[in-house]
Amino acid sequence: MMKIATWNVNSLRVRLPQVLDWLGQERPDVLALQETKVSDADFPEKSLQAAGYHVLYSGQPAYNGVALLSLVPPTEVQIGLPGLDDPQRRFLAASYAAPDLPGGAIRVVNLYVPNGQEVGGEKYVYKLHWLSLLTDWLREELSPRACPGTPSLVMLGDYNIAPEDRDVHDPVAWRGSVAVSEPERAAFQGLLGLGLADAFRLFEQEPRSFSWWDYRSVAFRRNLGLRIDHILVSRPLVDCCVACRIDKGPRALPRPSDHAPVVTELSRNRDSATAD
DNA sequence: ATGGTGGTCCTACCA
Repeated sequence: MMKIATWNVNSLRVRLPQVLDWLGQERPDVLALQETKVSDADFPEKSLQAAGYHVLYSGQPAYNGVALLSLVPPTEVQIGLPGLDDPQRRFLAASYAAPDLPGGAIRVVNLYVPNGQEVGGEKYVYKLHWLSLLTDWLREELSPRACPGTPSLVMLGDYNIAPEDRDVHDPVAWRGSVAVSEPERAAFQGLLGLGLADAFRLFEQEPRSFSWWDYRSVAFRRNLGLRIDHILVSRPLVDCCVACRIDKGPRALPRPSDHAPVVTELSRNRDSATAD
């Protein structure tokens, strides 16, 4: 069984004790972090390595930043969306040995999709452009080249898109807003159209399941949130996906991130997952 | 009620 998770931590330095606690409790094989908000020189490499994890990171001061933590060493590291010369650190991909999964390896793509700020604004245009380049890149990545068959790929992170109205606490109030607008949702559907599945929706879930709650207006206590953090899996992994859940625990801690971790479990044979 | 909170870095900007 392989456990893979994503968590927008909104500053890794502030959240490091929570991340270390959570790694100890959950022991994910791979954890993708977003909004690390730390330059590479200041990345807290040693304490994460002491917890047993290999680390990859692409950061910058104050904004953005992505990292991958893993129990086994990474290979084929890709920093930044290929073809986009961008100072904003939002994309990090690596491959990991996964003897239990089709192909014997898994490609993990960690995304911090631009927020977009306001529909129609400059940052919104950048968001849609970024998603368009991501889609072009993914199309190539999923097409079988030298290796036969579709690769085992997980693309996860903070997409800053709530794909459907059921992913929004108040769809009427949010209609047309950033994270919910039709062009953003169309871009998300475009990614699914290339052969990915939203792991969370492979399973029955509680209504009003969200992964982000605004810090303001005691939104978490009132469960006024959005589901914008996603784990998408390629076709060969759909049959391996045995669970996907949002862990609201860390969001309830003092001084939390505004996002909760999302976790999936993958196993070659669904039926053997519980016996594993 | 057109606000509110939080992180970064120290003044606004971003989410």
